[in-house]
Amino acid sequence: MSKGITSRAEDYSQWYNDLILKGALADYSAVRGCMVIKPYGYALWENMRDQLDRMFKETGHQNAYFPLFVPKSLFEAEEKNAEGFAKECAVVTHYRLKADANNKGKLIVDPEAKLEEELVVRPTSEAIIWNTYKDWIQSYRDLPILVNQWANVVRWEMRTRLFLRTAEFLWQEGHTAHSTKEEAIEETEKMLDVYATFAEQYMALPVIRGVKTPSERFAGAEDTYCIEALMQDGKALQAGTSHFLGQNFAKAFDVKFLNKENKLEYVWATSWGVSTRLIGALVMAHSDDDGLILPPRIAPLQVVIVPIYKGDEQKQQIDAKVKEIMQQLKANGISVKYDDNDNNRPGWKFAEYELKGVPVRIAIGARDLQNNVAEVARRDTKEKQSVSLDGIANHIKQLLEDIQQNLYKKALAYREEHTTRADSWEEFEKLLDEKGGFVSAHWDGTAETEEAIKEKTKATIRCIPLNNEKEEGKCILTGKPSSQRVLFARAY
RNA sequence: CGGGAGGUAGUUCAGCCCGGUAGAAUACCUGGUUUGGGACCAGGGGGUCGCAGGUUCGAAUCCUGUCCUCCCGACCA
Repeated sequence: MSKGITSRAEDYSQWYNDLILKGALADYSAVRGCMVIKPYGYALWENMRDQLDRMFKETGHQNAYFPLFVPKSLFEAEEKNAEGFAKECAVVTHYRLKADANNKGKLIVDPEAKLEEELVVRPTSEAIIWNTYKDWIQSYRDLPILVNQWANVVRWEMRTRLFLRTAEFLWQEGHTAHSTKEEAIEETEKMLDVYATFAEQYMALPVIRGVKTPSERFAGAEDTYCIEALMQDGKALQAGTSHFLGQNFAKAFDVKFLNKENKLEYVWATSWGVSTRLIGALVMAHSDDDGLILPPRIAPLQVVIVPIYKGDEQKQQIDAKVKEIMQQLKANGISVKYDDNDNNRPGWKFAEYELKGVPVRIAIGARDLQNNVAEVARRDTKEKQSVSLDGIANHIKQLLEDIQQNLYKKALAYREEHTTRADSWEEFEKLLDEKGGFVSAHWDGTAETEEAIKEKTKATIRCIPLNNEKEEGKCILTGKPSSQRVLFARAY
């Protein structure tokens, strides 16, 4: 057991906080609900961001940047969207401070510097972007527009948690415009697939692809698609969303195009996003009581080398050998750090890099040099193995791949074990209380029943899985007829 | 936003009830010995006690306000 980390069994929430703070991913800040993302956490985000960015570009998207501020009149144009976010908007009302005449050295908001129109700090950018697209689009030849932006957004949350829900967070938001409904739906589904592929192949996080029920839908969308992941405490977490917006924003912002028949039509829209919340998902999906466990493909550091020596002579011999190993690893595209800091002993370093979730540790001492081997330890299973220095780079390369696959398999096995069918209300409640995870059950399709179930159990419908098997059945609560099962869970 | 707990050295915390020279462990700095799972010895530096008022001869301690954090709840496309 690691020093100072609360175990999952003792207090899951505290374990999560300990990992974020002691793993040096982030810190609390002087600003309510806002966090500082520390270099190690930001390096992780950069790796995730860079890979997603590549995938967006491979699917034909370009990056752009739109303003942080949205004039209130634009923000309120699409009514449902505005209403949905109204309760959590930060609003700029003034543009100047001045010295406080009654309190030397202090500043007050200058009452004479009131803005004619308040500016909403974007909780999302549909409004400002569709106001802009109006100017960009005239004919079908201007379509599609496939734009993404990497940005920060602000949502004034009442209760915050590091990475999972903070007042300000980093994300990407894709906003596309299309000439047909079919093309927009295709785009929505394509981007959901990009998210799912990223989560599964890079984060080693298995996800369910699905559609939200109307009450869980994005404000202003016709349909919201999502990827849902399961955390180790049996709670679900929405890891990404992709929205088919229909013509709602086109109508609100009057964005029309001339089609080939020379007739004016409203444009079809999508938007899609993932955020730094993914880091929270990553932590809760894989890590253990000794610290973080990061998938090799996005870990800021893949390999750490720790020397074990007595005296300068041994140290120099080890240094020389490590230099060779590092060159080989780097030539294979593997990130590696040699920690020969003499202030900390090997045992301290072992614990430290386990806390940080570095996938592979190589320990090398005088004894190893004699035998032409090194001790290779993998973070996910904590197994240690003596490996020949000849061709060690290939071994490590393969090991990193094994770890990546193992993390995915382990998370997938957990999800499958914790996805259960329920056919009676008693069973349904019992599963949610005692086992957790996804519960697959029939639902009569009404918002009233969905709300009643949430009221009674705190579980929500996470999604209706894509390609869901049709099956006649009776609603778990009302007994009314149902044509398919949906996935329920308590969620973050 | 409601209920509860908390904020004192970089960190974890004691001191507060009952006002009177700010403490420990750990981390840090210097020197030395060490190094295969969180080393040891010796010496040393470091805190306007979250912030702002008030009571008092005197406030970390009592009172008021305020900011931030944690837990529970409400809220959360």
